[in-house]
Amino acid sequence: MENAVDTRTDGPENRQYLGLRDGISARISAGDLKPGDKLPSERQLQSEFGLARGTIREALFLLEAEGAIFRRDRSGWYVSPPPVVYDPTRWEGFMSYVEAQGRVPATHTIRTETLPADPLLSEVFSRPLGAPLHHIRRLRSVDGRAVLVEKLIVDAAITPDLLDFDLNTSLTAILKRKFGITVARNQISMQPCALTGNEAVDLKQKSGLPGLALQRVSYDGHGRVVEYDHEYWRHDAVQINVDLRVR
Amino acid sequence: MENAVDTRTDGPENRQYLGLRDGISARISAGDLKPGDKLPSERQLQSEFGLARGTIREALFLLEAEGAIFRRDRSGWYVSPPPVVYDPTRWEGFMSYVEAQGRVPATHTIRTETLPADPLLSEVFSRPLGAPLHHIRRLRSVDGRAVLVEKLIVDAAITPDLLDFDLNTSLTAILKRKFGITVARNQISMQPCALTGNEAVDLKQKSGLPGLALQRVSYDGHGRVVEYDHEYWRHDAVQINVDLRVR
DNA sequence: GAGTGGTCTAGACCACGGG
DNA sequence: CCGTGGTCTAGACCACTCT
Repeated sequence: MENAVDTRTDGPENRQYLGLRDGISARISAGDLKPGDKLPSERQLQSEFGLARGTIREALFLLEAEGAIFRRDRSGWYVSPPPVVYDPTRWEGFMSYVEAQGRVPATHTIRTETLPADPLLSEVFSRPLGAPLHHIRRLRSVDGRAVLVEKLIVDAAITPDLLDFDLNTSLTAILKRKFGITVARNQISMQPCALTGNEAVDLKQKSGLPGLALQRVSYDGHGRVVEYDHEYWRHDAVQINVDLRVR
Repeated sequence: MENAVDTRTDGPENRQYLGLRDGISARISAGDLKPGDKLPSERQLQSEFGLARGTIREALFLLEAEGAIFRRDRSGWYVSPPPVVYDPTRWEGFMSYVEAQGRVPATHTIRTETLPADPLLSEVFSRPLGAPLHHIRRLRSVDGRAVLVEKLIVDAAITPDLLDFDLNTSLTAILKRKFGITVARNQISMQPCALTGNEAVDLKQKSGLPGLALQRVSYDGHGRVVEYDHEYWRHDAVQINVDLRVR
C-alpha cells in the first residue's frame, strides 16, 4: 500500500541505470510486457539507449532484485509472474495450494536415500544415533519455472517403504493415505538468504540470487517429529501469510 | 544444517570472484575478521589479488547477498553481525526482544502525522472514510546499525494523544500502559523484496539491497484493529521463528 | 583534502542454450 | 552454429565520508 506518510522518491535521475529501470518498469506496468515475456537482449538495449552494457546490466540486476524480472541462464531476461502465497498454518502441501491459486505446480525428485541419523538428526527426531531416516531432495516448479529446492528428512521407522512411492506427487497425501500420518504443529524458521552452491545449480541460477530459506519441523498429534524440512525459495516466487494468536 | 543428501559444491573455481569470495569468507570463519571489522578497501584488494575492480566488487556483492558483509556508503565494507530473531507470535516489541538477545536496540522517529482515512485504511480499520489515523515512521537499529524502517498506522479514536508521547521507545508499552490496549491476534504477510526509494534512503543504503517486507495487522481482544504496520528489514538483519498449530 | 565506494565507458573472450 | 548472458579488463570521473 502507498500511504501519505512520506512521498519522497528516489529523486532526480542522475543515475542512468535508474532511468532505464523506470523505463522497463513502466513498460511492465503498462502491460506492454506481460509475465513470461522476454525482454530485448542486453546488446539491443545497449544500442537502443546508448549506454554501456555494464550500465544496462546494473538496471536489470535492480529489476531482478525487485522481483520484476528474472533470467534464464544464457537465454535472456523475462518478466516475472506474481508470487504464490504460502500459509504455514495450513497443512496442505505445495501441490494443492499452488493449484488453488490457479497455477500449475510440478515436483521433480532429484535424489532419495536412507541414511543413519547423525547426532543432530538423532536429536531432532528423538531417535537413537544411527536410526534410519529417509532423505529426499526435490525441485518444485510453478507454471514451468523452478521456484524452490527442498531437502526433506522423514523418520523411516514410521514410514518404512516411503521411498517406493512416487515422490513427484504430494508427500502430504502419501503420509496421510499410506501411513495415516497428519501434521498438528509446525515449527518454522525463515531467513532471507542468497541461493548458492547446490541450490543455485538445481534452480539453474547464478550463485547469489536472493532467496528465502525456510526450515520446518512438523509434529503429528502425539508430538512425534514427522518431517524435518529445508526449503530454498527464489525470492520473487513466494509470499508468506500467517494468521496467529499472540502469546 | 548440513546433511548427507548432497555434497556437490560450487565446483572448481573457474570464476575468479568465487575464489575471492571464498578467501574473504574463510578469513571471517577463521575469526581473522570479526563482526563489525572493516575489510580492506576495494583498491587494496585489487592490488593484493591482481584483479580488476569490477571483479573485486562482484565478490563483495556476493558476500553481501549471503549476509556475510555489509557496506556503509562511501565508508567501506564491514563484517556483518548475526541476525536478530523475531517471533511474531509473541507480543513483545522490538526493544524487548532485541535486548533479550543481548543486543542494543534503538528507535528513531522520522515523522508523525494524523491524517484522515483513505478508502483502503477505512476498510482495514473498519472506520468511516476520513476518520483520523496516526501515521508514524520510525527507523530501528541494533547495535548502532539501522536494520529496519517501519510505517505504523494507529486508530486515533482509541489512542487520541498518542503522538504526544515519546515514540522513540516501545509502542507496545505505550499502548498497554497509557491506553490499556493489548494485542491478541496478528495477521502477518511477508515477502522478500528489494529496498528502494525512501526505505533505502532512510537505511542509508544503495537502492536494490535485498530486504524483507513484513506487513502486520494487529487486533485486540475485541477484534478491533489496533495497528497496521509495514516493516522493511535489511535481509541480513533478521530471522523469523514461528511455532504454530496446523489447521 | 585524501580516501572511499558509486557510476560509467568500451572494449574482449568465454560458456552455454537452443535452433 | 549463432545469440545469449557471464566474466573480466583498465581505465575515468563523481559524490560522499571522514579527519
